[in-house]
Amino acid sequence: MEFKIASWNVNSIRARLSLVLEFLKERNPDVLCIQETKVEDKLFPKEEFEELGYKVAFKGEKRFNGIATISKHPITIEPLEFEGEKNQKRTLITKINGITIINLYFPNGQTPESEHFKYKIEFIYKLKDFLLKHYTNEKNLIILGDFNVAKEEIDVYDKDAMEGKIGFHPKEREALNELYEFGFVDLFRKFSKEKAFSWWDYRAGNFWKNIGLRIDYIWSTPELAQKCKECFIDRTYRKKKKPSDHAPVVAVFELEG
DNA sequence: ATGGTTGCCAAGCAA
Repeated sequence: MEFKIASWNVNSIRARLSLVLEFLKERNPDVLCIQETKVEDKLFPKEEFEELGYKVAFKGEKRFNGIATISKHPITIEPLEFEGEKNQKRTLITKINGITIINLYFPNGQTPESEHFKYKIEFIYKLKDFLLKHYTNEKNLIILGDFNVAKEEIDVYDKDAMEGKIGFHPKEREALNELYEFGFVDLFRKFSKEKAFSWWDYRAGNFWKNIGLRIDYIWSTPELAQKCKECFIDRTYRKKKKPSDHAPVVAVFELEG
């Protein structure tokens, strides 16, 4: 069977509801992992997704952060929670079709000098420890979401302009690559060596100038990666009216059964 | 790019 999974930082699920529903109708993914829902659980618009035949799992708070995983297939919410996010709602671990899917919204970090940055670096290293403790790369595991770090030079519009800046600071890249060493495959890079971005600042028309970063990822364990037939960034939804500043990333697998 | 935009929620913070 074909299994299509997408990741999208929507920058408020309520502000983006009609665009997200449009995406679901047009692209028809089996699973969509959403970041930055920016809504507490009692106000999450779950009925709108259920009407399209999706099941919904979400974890949010007022104003900031928040993630949601929606799926056409049954969702099991893993009792295991990641402690490294402290009390912020940034991670949601589910199992769908026998695949563990970890939906992640990494801290932004603000500036390399700030306390937020320390929290970001800690978050990444603690996440690696957490994965090593509870999972192995032999299992069917996907981690995906807004990682808020560009992994390589090719993932930024201008490596000199970005040097030492938030999202491309050596300490974040080191942490991210350390996380990658768990044994993941960056599915977008499995198919493309081209420069491509998943986020463009709202300001100064950066999208139209293609000044962006690739900070949204779908990473899977190797065996699953072999079954991945396609992975791309869907820029269509960054061009629309009232877009998120991120575009969805989509991966398509061919699974047995 | 030493500016610029968006969202939440009604000022200022986070991104």
